[in-house]
Amino acid sequence: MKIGQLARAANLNASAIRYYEKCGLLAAPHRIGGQRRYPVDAVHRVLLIRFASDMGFSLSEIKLFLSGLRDNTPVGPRWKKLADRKILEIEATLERSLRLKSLLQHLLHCRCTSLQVCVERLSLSPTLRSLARRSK
Amino acid sequence: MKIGQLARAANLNASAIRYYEKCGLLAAPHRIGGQRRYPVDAVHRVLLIRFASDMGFSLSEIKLFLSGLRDNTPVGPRWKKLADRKILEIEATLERSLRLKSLLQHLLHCRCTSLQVCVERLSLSPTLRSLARRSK
DNA sequence: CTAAAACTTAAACGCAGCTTTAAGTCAAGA
DNA sequence: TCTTGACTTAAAGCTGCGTTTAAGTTTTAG
Repeated sequence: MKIGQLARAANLNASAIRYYEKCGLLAAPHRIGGQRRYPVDAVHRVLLIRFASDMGFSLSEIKLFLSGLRDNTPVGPRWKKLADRKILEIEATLERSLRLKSLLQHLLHCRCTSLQVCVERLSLSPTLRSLARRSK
Repeated sequence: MKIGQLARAANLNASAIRYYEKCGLLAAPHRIGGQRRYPVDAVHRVLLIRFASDMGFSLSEIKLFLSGLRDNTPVGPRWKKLADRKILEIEATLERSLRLKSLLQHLLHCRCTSLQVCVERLSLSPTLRSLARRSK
């Protein structure tokens, strides 16, 4: 299987596959005439990488996830630490999104006509102050 | 008020303030001896920019938000269109985060020991397929 | 055999939102 | 007056995740 076929099968760009290889997510396949030839199950691996990426994991996290995938322990326990951390991150995102949504809905009813008044009201809002404190 | 004081007051880097000016978020202030001098209410404006940025708006969105802030219409209605769109975005984020969380929790109980088995199970999961279809 | 499609590489580019650097100018205290 | 710290600029650098480009090689269809 050449890189272009793999790319079409996984619905991404061939250059992305080379990039994954460079990042250590994919092993360098054997070559014929300098061109990469992949085994059929490379599709699975690439799809798994895409899944994880779509799930919000960085490529270096995915590299950790995939490392040692062939040893005999089940996948779940090995992923536990990373997955637990990610779940916490997601919960933080959830909480933040909820706050921002209610904040925006609140702002939609704002009747301020000047910057000062608006900001003063913002500054007095406990919700906003707690959001402000979260800023980097 | 010099740029350093403004920066400390708004708890960010002076270079960020110059960057905001370059992006059109802050008007160029008058200068003394080549140095920027800001009116006191510049702090409010910078804080408002930080708020909006922390809320997940891009600088170009914020520019739109702030444009015409001095005319006589209330702030709320002017922001309505952008805010409505942002709320939709946030809701999409919320939905996605919830899906990913339950997906991860599911994966934590995965007992697969090989990549093929794991991916095959993933591929059979309706949840995962719907997630996959969302990928760019 | 030839033309076109697919492959190869390294390196540059793109995004956003800044930060850092380099080299120089200005301001304020002792 | 001198020193130090704060300011000025333009341009480069950073992060992550690729995409694009340029120039060249290999494979494949006709």
